Amino acid sequence: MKTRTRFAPSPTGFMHVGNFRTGLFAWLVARQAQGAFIIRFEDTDKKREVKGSREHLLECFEVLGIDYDEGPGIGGPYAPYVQSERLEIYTEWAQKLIDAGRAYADPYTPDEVQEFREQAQRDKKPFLYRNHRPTNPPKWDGSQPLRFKSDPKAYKWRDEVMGDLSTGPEVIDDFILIKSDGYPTYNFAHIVDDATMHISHVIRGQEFLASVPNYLNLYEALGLKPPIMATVPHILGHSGTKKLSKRDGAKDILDYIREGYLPDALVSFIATLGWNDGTEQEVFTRDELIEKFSLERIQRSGARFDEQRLLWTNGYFIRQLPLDELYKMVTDFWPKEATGFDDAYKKQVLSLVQERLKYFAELPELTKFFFVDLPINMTLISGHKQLKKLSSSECKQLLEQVQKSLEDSDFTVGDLNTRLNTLLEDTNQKPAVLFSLVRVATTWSPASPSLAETLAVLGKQKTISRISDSCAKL
RNA sequence: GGCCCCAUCGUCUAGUGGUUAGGACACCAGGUUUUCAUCCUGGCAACGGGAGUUCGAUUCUCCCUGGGGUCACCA
Repeated sequence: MKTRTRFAPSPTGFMHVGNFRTGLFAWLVARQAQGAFIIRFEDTDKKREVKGSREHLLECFEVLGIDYDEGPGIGGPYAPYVQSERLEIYTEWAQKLIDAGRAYADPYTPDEVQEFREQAQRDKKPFLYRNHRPTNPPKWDGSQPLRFKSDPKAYKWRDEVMGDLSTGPEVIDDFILIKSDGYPTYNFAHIVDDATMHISHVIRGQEFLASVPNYLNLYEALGLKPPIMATVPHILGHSGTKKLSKRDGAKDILDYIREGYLPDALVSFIATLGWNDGTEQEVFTRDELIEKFSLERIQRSGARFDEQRLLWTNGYFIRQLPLDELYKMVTDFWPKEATGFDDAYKKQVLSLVQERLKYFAELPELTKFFFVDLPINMTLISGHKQLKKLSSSECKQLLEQVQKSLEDSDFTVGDLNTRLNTLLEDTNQKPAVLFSLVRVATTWSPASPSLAETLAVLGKQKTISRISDSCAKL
């Protein structure tokens, strides 16, 4: 059977890390087997639908480089790929169940069902609708919910991630197939869709694990062979042990892109959150993931989302990037003061900060002083463990000496280094004192790249004028 | 409460019936003649508890504890 996997989100909000990971895994399985990856919108709950969500979900895949072969917008052999456009299909399959005596109209009002449920809760027992299964249900006219007439039994099945699983008949119930508004439930629609779309592997979050026996029961009633199933554990919030939710700081995955995280870094990080290839490799390219991924090696327990590790991964990918490529990617992240500076200069600046850049949104604070004179900030001296020992006249004196020497420099890195080292001897100062002073006087920033390189990029004119300005204001 | 799943450093994890229980992030210390960062070296740090099987259990079994999921006309 051809490998066909799907990601089937409901358009009810933004895509967070956990969702994306499930989709990524499904994509990897498909690409590894040179099969097909399908996207399907599960929009059978009209009340929960969020406007713009569909576009957002598709954009996430595009931005993160996850391509799909069939789905909304591009169609495919089993179109449509939107559940609300497939209502006739569900009706058809529901009719099969009715004809076979395996579906019936639910005669109770929602309040009556709710009372059954509350009674079960009071009795500290799980709620089973089938304990109230009507003996003589009315003919289904579409105004009542249509329920599955289940056949409770024990099940044993294999889950690619969780291994061998089993449950008793007590978990099987008469769930709703078609709601009274005419839309199918997820429980029914996804089974019909996966079957008619010839999905080979159903990969989804663990919130569905408890429902699998019911699905198996329905597959049987429908005469369908169940697909391979893989249950992926949830990603947990960093602070606690709860499922990653918006409150725990689960962000829209696009937020990471907006902050300047690389798609490749995000993909590597998220894939290795609960998966590894058994070696000590920590970071993977897309191709490596496609080659090495396997469902069996997904961790069975939930993993916490570690922002620190994501940061490190992203910095790692940034450092691997050729300068020109990195330069193209950071176009929108320069400080506004950089406007008007030419590409050559900005590239030089970028090459100096590349190794300390963790995500692009940091670029302004790291590079601002290359483009504009920052205001003098005396706490950089008074708070410096070496510089605070110097009086302001001592500072001035040292800076004047530095300025004098640099006025004769050609401002190549080599010459600047020679001169700075000579100045160490002439002034009889420790590097920690002299270099820190020059650094502060020329950048007025708490951190900057290596001194000679910074001055070389800054250029003679700016360096000299900043030193003399600083001198004057000290 | 019933049912199901899970359990190795703070975090992500490797691992085997006998290992000095390995790696990575984070953290700490040192080095790369200045800061930050990179890079290198070193350090801190884990098998939840109790029985059982066994010559020997982190590993196999059971119980407990802890965590998670589920018991919707949501997915």
